[in-house]
Formats: sequence, structure tokens, C-alpha cells
Amino acid sequence: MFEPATIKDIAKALGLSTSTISRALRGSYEISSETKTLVLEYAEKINYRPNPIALSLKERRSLSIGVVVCEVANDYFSQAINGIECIAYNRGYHVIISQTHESYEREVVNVRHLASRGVDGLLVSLSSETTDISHLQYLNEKGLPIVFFDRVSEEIQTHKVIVDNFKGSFEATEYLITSGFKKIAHLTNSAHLLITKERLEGYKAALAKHHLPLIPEYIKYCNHGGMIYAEVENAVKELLEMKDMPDAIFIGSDRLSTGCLTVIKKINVKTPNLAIAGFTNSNVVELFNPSLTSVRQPAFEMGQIATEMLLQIIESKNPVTEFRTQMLETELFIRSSSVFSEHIH
Amino acid sequence: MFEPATIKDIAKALGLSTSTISRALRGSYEISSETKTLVLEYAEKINYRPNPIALSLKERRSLSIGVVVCEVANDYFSQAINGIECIAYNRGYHVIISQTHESYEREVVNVRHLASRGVDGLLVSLSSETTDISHLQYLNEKGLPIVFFDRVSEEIQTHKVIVDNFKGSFEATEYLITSGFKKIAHLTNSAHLLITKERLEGYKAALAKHHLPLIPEYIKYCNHGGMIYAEVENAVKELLEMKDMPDAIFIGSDRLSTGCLTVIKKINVKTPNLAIAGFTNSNVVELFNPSLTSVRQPAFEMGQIATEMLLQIIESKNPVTEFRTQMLETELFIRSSSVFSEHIH
DNA sequence: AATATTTATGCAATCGTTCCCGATAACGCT
DNA sequence: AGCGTTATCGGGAACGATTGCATAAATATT
Repeated sequence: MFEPATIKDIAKALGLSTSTISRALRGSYEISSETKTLVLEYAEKINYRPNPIALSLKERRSLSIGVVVCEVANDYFSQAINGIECIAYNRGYHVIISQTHESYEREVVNVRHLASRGVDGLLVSLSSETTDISHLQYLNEKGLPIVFFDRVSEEIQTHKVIVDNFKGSFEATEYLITSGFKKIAHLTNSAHLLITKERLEGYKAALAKHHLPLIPEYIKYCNHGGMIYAEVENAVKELLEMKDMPDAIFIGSDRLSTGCLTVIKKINVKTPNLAIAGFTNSNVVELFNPSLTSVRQPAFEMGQIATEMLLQIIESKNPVTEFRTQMLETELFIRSSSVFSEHIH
Repeated sequence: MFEPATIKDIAKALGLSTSTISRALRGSYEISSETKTLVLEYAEKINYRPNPIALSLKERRSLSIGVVVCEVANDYFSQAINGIECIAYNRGYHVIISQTHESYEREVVNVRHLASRGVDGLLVSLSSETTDISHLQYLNEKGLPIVFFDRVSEEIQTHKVIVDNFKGSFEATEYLITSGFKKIAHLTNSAHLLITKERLEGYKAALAKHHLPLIPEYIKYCNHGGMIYAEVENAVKELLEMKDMPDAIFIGSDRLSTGCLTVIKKINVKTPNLAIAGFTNSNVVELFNPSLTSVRQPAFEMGQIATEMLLQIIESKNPVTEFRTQMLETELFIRSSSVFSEHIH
């Protein structure tokens, strides 16, 4: 089958020892230049590539990092992975991606799998089901570098990359309010997630600032983060069937934003005065109808920063004990979905 | 740092040899049941996991497969990767993803990188720039299993998963024609790709069947597959600025479809009678405005089938010489973008 | 010419695991 | 008692690459 050339093959062919070959290939000063060129030319000829697996075993590292996300078919995460891959490949690392599909159990399995596979570090964005993080805590304490991005854990001390969820949420909600909407619902992810809490707080703060009442029935959680369509449909329907129906919905997650629009389109409810704003990283959000005022996260950049942080830990000589949490800004893109005047006339 | 327990640690702790431990852990018949339980219990206690890197070196396999696509932030490919991951993880394989960003050079680098990293096989969808496939040919001849999906090469004999591009293209074009459109342009990917040729043929055949002229100026290629916005913008503008402007555009690729809609929206051209149909796997295509009649590929299923094919080659005892090309059907989703009556009144 | 130094190379251990052998008992059979 | 058989375990060589140490030859120094 597939048998790449080894250092032994070169040694045998040239009548030298493997150590000489190894040194010649790495350009060691102890090897005569004639031998060096001899070895290099032959290696080139037979297209020799060092076996990274053997190197991993010896060097006790794999030059690969593991990524744990809920799924790749998601605008935010696929963009973040782009950023991760961009940095990782430049620094000679492979990226191994695994998806939890928002399941705690799959998260545990994947994390263990990656760790035992010998990744040098882990980039993690928690699943919406996860409350217990001992599987990560254990590995982290054992010395496996971990960096969180977006969906972080407060219980583990390590580098983290997040956005200012409170502010992003506050701004979007306030924008709805200043556009004339008074009854703003909040459709959001699982309550376990820190991002959910932070975004909820931003929403609450905006209501409070403008002296609007906080109506608990207006807040709908989707524990599967929109992975199950029925869950989103139920939540949206419940909002639209309330006797005191909201006039706007602020949505706290990427998948729920598109999910909510899909539901509204599908059930074909006449919602002339319903404004919608939400977190999403869709590149085609301006094409949506009903349109969507969006809060966009710098996904690509977050992936890049998280990867740089991880590689810093991995490649650091002495154990890293000082950790930082880098917070980036969201961007608000205003579209007609939340312009009150467009709806009333 | 991170130092997992090894078989040697167990051997030393229990006063046995490494061979005995190895055999006990694998349940060999030569080991007494007392020793077995002793070893198993101790291994459990210290949470022993076999080192997959050492195993890879010994077994000459890595239990990982490489995936080469243009990018993951693309509806079709992220869905296909979902299918790939689904099968691979169930069979105990890791998935290593690399992106070419439609660059031939990056494709060569990534393929070499993956091969030298010791993946057991490769799932490939060619970049739009690729014409020379000797980098894959070489590895394939050396015995590295490769399976193509979607963007396949005719020059390599191996398993392939495709859709009936001709038919999908024909149906969509014919639908535009029977909806009353007579001047149908074709915006498509790089001419190098087989899918481009097949989709062009389907388009041509539909025109021919309905006795419509084939106008060469109506066919626009985007050699970067839509990765560069300006390329798409130019192509669309050229179409819209023709004196005999087309009344419909049929688009041959996922990214170009959304790209084209974005251009039309952005340049804010009044196009009341312009119908648009195109290949796309967007899950939110029904939200688009202008709307888009879409040809959808069974991406998830294609990923699954390709992975099953690859694992079949990898795990086969004797060299596989009989290869098959599995062709799946596309699905046409009709939306108002291409309903003539909606535009004329 | 004898010794010191430099130059160029090989040996062997190492990483964690498996597996082909050999070794050592205990046991059964004639 | 002598032999073969079986059960149970250890030794050591792989897998591919690196590297400290030893060694040999060549050259330089006194």
C-alpha cells in the first residue's frame, strides 16, 4: 500500500547511518558539505518527507489542535474556523474539527477523543447543553492547553475570546426601542450558556433604561439552540399567539435568527408591525425578507485570536499562569425590519 | 506538562512486563484471569488510554482522514462535512479539514501536508483553479486512497460521488423557459471544473430543446468561484448593461447564487422582469429577496456516501481495482423569482 | 614525531506499543 | 521417570526520527 520513503531507505541506499542522514537533512554543522548535498539530492529525488507520526512520538507533540464547536454548518462557526485555520496552518499546525450538535454527551466524547489522539491543545465553544465542565477541567489540570471562544466557561481559568454581548444586545434592543417599538420579546438560546445570560442582561438593561416593563412571558429559551426546528416554531408561535402580542423580537443567537425568520415566513402570519433584530453572522442577511437588523460578531478575528492564544500556551517554555480574556466589539447592521415608520403607513 | 500514563507505568507499578500489560489490556488468552483483572483495574484507576500516536507508528495508520474543500463557510460544503463527520466518527476516524480557498497552490500544499501527516485517505473536492492533478495522481498511485465528491477529476480512477449536474441544470433552465423567459444568461464557475461543463451542457440542452438561441455573451465565468466579490459584480453588471439585456439568469454555483443576489441588491438596479435561478444549498433560500429558484444538492448524503466509499478502500484487505461513480439527484425548489406572471403586472 | 585538535561519522537509547520468540513452570501421559 | 503439552509470562526487536556520546580519521600544533 502507501509506503513513504524513510530515513532508513536513504541510509541504506547511500551506505550511511541514519543519524548522518538525519543530521544532513537538518543541515547540522557536523556533516561535511559533500555528504550533505549527496543526502539532500537523494532525498529530493525519492521525494522524502519526514514521518510526522514518528516525530510526534519523539517530540511528544502532534502539531495539531482540536476544535470543538456545535456544528460547522453555521455562519458564525464556519467563519471562526476560517480564522482558526488561517493562523494554525501558517504556524504549521493541523486543525481537527469535531461537532457536538449541541449535545453534552457528544462534547465529552469528542473532547476525550481529541485528547487521547494527542492534540497539543483545544479550542472550545461549549454546547448549549453543557453545564458540567469537569471533562475539560480534568484535562486542563493535567496540562492540556485549552482556549475558549464565544461560549466560554467561567469555571476554568484560561485564555478566552468573547464579544461584548451585553453591549451588543443593549444596542440592538435600544435601537428597537428608539425606533418606536415598545413590546419587545427576546428569543434566545439555552439558559445554561453565559452568552445567553449576558445577552439577556443587555436586553433587560435597555428596557430598564427606557422604562419599559420586563415581561417574563416575552422571554423564550430554546434549549437546543435552534438545532430542532419544532422548538423554534413553538417558541415563535407562542409569542405571536399571545393576546398582548409583542411588536418586536430581539434574538440572541445566529441559528435562532434565521430560524425565526423561516418560521414567520412559513406560517405566513401577517406581521406588518413586527420588527426583528438578532445576532447573526450570515453574509446574506441583507437579502432576507422579512429583513433582519443584525448584530454581527467578528467571527474570523475571534478564531484568529483564540488560535494565537492557544499556540502561545502550547509553545511557551514555562507553564502559563496569567490568563487574559479578550473582548471584541459586535457590529450593529440596521435594516428595514426594525424601522417602525416603514410598517405603519 | 501533560503526561498521560503509559503501559510502562502500569508494568512498573505491578511488577510485570510491558508485553503482559499489553496483552492483558487486549484480553489475550495467554494471560491468566487474575493478572488480567489486576491490570485492568489498575489501568482503570490511573485512567490509562493507549497512545494513538504510538499506535499509528506501529500499525502504520492514523485512523484519520483528510478533507480538501475550497472552504467550510459555504452551505454546500459545511453540510457535506456534516455528513463526512457523521460517518467517520461512528467508524472511529478523525476528520482533518483543510481549505484551498480556490487556490491550486494551496490545494497542493494541503494535500501534501495531509499525506505526510499520515492520513489514511483523502476526500477531495477540487479547487476552481485546479487543472493539473498530478499531486493527487502521484499519491493515489503510491497507494493513498482518494475519493472525490462534487468537484471530481476525470483523470483519476477512483470512487466518486456526484450529482446529475446536467439534469439539475436542464430542469432549472427549462423551468425558466416554460415560465416565459426567453433570454436566459448563465453565470457560472471556472471553466476548468467538470461541474461547470456539465451544468453548461444542461443549460445548452434546455435552450436547444426549446429552440432558443445560444448567445455566447450571455455566459459569464467566474474563475475564482465567487471568492472575489468584484469578479461577481463585474460579471453581473456586464449582463445587466448589455443592450439586449437577459430577462433571466441561471447560476451554476452556490456562492455565485448568493453573490449575484447581493450584487443586484447592492447596485439597486430596477430589475422587475429579471428572474434568477441557481445552484445553492442555503437553508434560508426562501427568505431571499429577490427570491431565488434553487437547485439543491444532497450535500449531507454526498458526504456520507463519499466517506463510506473511502473507508471501504482503506479497510479493504486487497487493493481495490473496481471503482464506481455514484450519481445522486438534485432537487428543484421553485420560488417567485422565476415566476414570470409576478413580474409583468 | 608525538600529541592535540578538529572533522565526520556511527552507535545506541528514546518515545509507547505490539508481537514474535523464548523461557519457565506445572501438569498429564505413557 | 521421562517426555510432551499447556499456561503464563518476559525479552527484545520493530515502527521513524533525533541526539548525546563515542570513535575514527584527518589535520594542526609543538
